[in-house]
Amino acid sequence: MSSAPQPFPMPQEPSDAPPLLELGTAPEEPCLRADAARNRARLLEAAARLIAEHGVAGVTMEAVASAARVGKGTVFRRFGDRTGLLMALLDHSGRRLQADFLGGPPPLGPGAPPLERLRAFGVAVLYRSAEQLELQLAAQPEACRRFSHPATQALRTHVTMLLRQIVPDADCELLAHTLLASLDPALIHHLTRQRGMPMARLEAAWVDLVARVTRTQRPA
Amino acid sequence: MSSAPQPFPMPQEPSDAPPLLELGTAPEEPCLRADAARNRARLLEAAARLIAEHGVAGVTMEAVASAARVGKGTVFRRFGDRTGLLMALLDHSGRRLQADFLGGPPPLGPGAPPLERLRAFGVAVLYRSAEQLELQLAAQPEACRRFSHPATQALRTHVTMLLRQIVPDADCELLAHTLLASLDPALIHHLTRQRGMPMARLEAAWVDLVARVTRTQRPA
DNA sequence: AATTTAAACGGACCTTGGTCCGGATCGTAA
DNA sequence: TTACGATCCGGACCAAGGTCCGTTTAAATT
Repeated sequence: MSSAPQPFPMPQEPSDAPPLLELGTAPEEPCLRADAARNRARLLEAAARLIAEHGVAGVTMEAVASAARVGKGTVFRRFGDRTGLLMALLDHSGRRLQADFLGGPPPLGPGAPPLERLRAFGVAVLYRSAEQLELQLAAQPEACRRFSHPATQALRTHVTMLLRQIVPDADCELLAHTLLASLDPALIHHLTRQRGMPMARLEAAWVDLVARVTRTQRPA
Repeated sequence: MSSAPQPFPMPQEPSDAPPLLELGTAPEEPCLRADAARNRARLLEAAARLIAEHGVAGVTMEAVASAARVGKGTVFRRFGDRTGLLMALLDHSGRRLQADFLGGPPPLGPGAPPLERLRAFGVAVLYRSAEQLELQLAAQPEACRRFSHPATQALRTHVTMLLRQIVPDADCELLAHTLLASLDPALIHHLTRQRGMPMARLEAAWVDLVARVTRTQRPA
């Protein structure tokens, strides 16, 4: 009914740096043609510059295109839509975080006990989102695509893993959803910017939440 | 920089039926002029009809306007933007739910013990959102306005109250945010539609979550 | 009833996200 | 080196959200 035949194959976000793959991370790029790759880089750079100069609102598809000396169609072919472009920009810091909790030093990385890692994880995400809030929010409009995004999936997988080691009897997958929902950028933005809560309070709430959720059942 | 002087005063969502007010519910309407009220009703009716006929995607501002025999500008003056119109449509069922848990029969309404009410609350929201998912999602795009919406605030206030009676020592406000986040329409949509989870599982997870979160601290 | 004013109206107009397709380019195989 | 098909490019084009402002009208006042 409402699904047009999609002129472009809707690129699966080729991702500019292939450092780390994991369960639920993006399928690798189909290896772009030389000119395509060059333009992709140009576009990302141009977009970044525009953000720095005029904020996220200044990132108009046409503006990005012309700033990169490229046709508008090219932007859409590469990134699918505005959200795709924004997410591509976000991708970088996402990968860094991922690297940190996959192979970095404890308490975020392996080596510390799961419970401690879970605590550290939330705090890390919390503060990372607190920067780039503008960008994070702008990339959200399609409210449900966020769950399917590879980066998000990776976070969720990680949390699920940790939970399985702590509370094996629970529905860890859904529990992970809940925990991550409480770290949602939109929520953080609302609480800190619109309601003036200090980050410390959010942090404390996260730690408390983890404690509550992982507290093992007490026999009556 | 980017803030235009807003041609219309951006109406605070007058709400068509003033049944129940509570902490955090919309400020009352400034009482519309006769013609304005008439047009407002027409617009809502037209929008509802369009949804029934062509789905949410068929609700174009222009379509609604002309279906209601009204100018486009009128739609925007009354509802601010598309999201505003959609939220106005959602308002009705929102008020019914609110009535249920404020004054309805137990276990949702007063009379049952707080813990039980909390459980029932989640289940109710869960199933309510499961219908009207289309509409709920369409009304979301501006990801953060959802926290400020009076209806949402009412839900949160209610949950906070219940929590205060169950776990007075916790940061109940943030805990309420977390609980509600796990009932987010976008999340429900993702889990049920995109990942095929049965509602029963979501329901079980909610009950379990409530249990975990409200479990009082066990001394070492 | 006439006057006045704030509010509402309508629809032309602007912006921007998104689409299409003829033509230019790249990579490859002969 | 040439030829050829797949891929990519560019920018005209379209739709829909959102804005502006001259005109109309409800309702309060005299």
